[in-house]
Amino acid sequence: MSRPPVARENVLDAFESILIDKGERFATMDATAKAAGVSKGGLLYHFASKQALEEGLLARLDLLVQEDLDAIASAKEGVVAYFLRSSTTSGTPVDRAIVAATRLAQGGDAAANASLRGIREQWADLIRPHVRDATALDLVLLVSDGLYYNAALDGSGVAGPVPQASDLEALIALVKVAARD
Amino acid sequence: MSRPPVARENVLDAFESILIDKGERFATMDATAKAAGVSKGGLLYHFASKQALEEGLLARLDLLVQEDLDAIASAKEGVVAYFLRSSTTSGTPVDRAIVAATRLAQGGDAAANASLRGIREQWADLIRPHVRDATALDLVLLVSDGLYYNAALDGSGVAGPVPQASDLEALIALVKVAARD
DNA sequence: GTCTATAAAAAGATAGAC
DNA sequence: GTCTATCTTTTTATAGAC
Repeated sequence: MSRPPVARENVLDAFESILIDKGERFATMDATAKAAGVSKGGLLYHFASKQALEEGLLARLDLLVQEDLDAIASAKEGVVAYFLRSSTTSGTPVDRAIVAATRLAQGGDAAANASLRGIREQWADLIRPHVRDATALDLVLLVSDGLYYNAALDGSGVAGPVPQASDLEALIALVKVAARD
Repeated sequence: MSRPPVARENVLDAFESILIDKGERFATMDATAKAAGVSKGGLLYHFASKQALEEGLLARLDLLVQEDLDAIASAKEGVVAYFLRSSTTSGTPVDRAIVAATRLAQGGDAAANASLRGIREQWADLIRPHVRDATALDLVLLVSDGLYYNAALDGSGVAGPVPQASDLEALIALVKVAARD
């Protein structure tokens, strides 16, 4: 922990970017090394196998999510609003990590799947006290899932059909009314 | 069209099943041929390349979606309710095809991505007249996206965190109230 | 239409120099 | 820590018999 080598982080960044921009099939060791500006041997010094590389991504995801949970919990505008808004800001490190993990999970990576399931549970625990009942919680989480689903489909390409700016505010307002006591 | 060979359909079924059950990485030509009970050569007679196999899946998806759109449009219980309910029934042919296409899209298949985007637009056009405004439409579509996202994460394995049975009915009721005129 | 055998390419991983 | 070179395995695709 403490201070991970720069090159190691660069490799993770490159791996994550390829996953987001091109998809799981294109996120090979070769392509990752090239994008990170190192040789395959250089990459393998930091991550001894493809699985180690995937685990590295998931470990970093976990760190980012823990920070994000704190930010959600202490949001002045309210937990639900902040949570939904952060589900569409698809440029933050944590959002990128989630989309990358989603792509790994769809490829068949069981660990990525478990990570995403765990994150969703943590979100649920955080939001539950702020909504009326279990149905309202389902609503909030499913809208967030939907936002991430679209982010994952669009990669970092052209903007998808997901609401932005004022439309997003209107959506958040609607969900808040429907979900809150 | 008219009457596609049985073996061809078997191959598509096998390919789809592997995508759903194990993920895109495991859906190789070899694994597909084995699961379909044919040799690799036999498979290649029907689909001359991996891309042709993927296109075959997407072509079938398109057929199933057209049928599904008719069913949604004529649903007695209402378009929104039927649409949401059918977004969780993850066992119908059309739902399986959507989840399989989602996995291809996440792998980096541009055609699968375009198909899913087109389907979402068709859903939007169908539902738009039945909801209050653009925000309500966003809400309905995002909840559906969320349901599919969870279906795609869970594959056909153990039941995920998505509401079922009476919880689902409550959710549908909540969305209807929030979305309708 | 389906098979076996085989080629060709891509991906993951090892060895050892620097 | 990073590199090049090489090996192994996997995956896609071809050729041709039946």
